[in-house]
Amino acid sequence: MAKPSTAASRRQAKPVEDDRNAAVPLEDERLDLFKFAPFRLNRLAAEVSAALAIEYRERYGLDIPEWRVLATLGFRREACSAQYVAACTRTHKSTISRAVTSLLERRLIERVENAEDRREFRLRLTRKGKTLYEELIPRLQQREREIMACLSADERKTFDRLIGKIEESLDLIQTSEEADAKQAY
Amino acid sequence: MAKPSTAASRRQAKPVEDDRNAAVPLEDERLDLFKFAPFRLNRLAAEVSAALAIEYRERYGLDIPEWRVLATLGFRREACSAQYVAACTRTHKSTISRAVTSLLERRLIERVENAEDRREFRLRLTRKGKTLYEELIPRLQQREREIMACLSADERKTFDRLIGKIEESLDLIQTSEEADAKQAY
DNA sequence: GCCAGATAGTCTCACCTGCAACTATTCTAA
DNA sequence: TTAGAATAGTTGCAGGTGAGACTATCTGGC
Repeated sequence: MAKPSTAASRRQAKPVEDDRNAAVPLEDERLDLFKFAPFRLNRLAAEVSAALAIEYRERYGLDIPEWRVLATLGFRREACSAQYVAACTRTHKSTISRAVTSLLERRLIERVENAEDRREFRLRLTRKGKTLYEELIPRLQQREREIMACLSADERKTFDRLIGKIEESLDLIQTSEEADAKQAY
Repeated sequence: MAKPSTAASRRQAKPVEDDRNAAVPLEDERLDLFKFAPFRLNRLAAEVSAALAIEYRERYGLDIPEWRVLATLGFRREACSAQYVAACTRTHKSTISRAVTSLLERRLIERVENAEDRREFRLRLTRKGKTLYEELIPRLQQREREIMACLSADERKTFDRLIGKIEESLDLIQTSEEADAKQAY
């Protein structure tokens, strides 16, 4: 593996071409991706997702949208609309629609017409879906615990709080209750 | 908007069908997506990405892989291989390959043959690419600051530290130096 | 009651991305 | 030296996903 020069020559190149570009605060208006929060968040989320996907994909043949539908229906024990699921999980309605179709075919969920509004359907887990849900949840929680085990209890709490603050400032917080208010069900 | 019952009836349904399933710690083996770290991380990352994408997509017609290539080349002022960029950014090599092709066409980067290993090419920013990079970076940093402004300086530090710990435990930490060691350049 | 605009859900289209095959080149070990 | 394994980079293919059109239905104002 030829490795003629890396750290050694890192400072060597004075960027001569940039001198005329006086508008730019010259040199070191640079950005280290590894210290850039958006990049780190993306990478971290992807990695964590991949760790969990082993559970629901490998084991149960679910993809992320399908899992999100199940998770939403499993948590709220009442039937709710596809629209509600989409709003809750911040997933595009066409994606949810496809996930719903697939879960219906696998008889993991069922849907009933809503007599009050015949545009929409109420979705809920079937017995089979509930069984799967209740089997899957502890596994995922276990994974989550493993991933977060590197933090102390205090740190986990702090982490949750900080994430919460960022979510809030991004107007990302949409609890079930708020979604209720907006989307009914 | 009819909202007949939500929180009120949430506790109503005793899941009678599940009683036979004695293996499962009955009732409330449920999971609130909104409190589930993997889901929150995913959602947060997506939201933050979307906020930044406005800068590099709308303004400069770059997509994420293209931006990652630019960011990597801009940070390390030396030329490096596509493979190196892929490893650094944890992006699939075919994705990087396409981004490189597109950036070459736009003359934002250029590539030179590596006489020592003619399988690979060294990539670096062109003058035009540098100008774009130096224009873009402050904008993105500004966005990052805006997003993180909801945290105090101390909180930001803590947040970084905690993210770092999780990354580390996921074996996600790959600093430029480590990538150097592994991938040369 | 009726029409315009909103809404739920489906579907098509275009795009993006990962996988895996492929080429060219380099490395390793006999 | 040379065959086989490994590596850099490209490309075809298939699957997933968002945008937006479309249908059916509902709502609100006149």
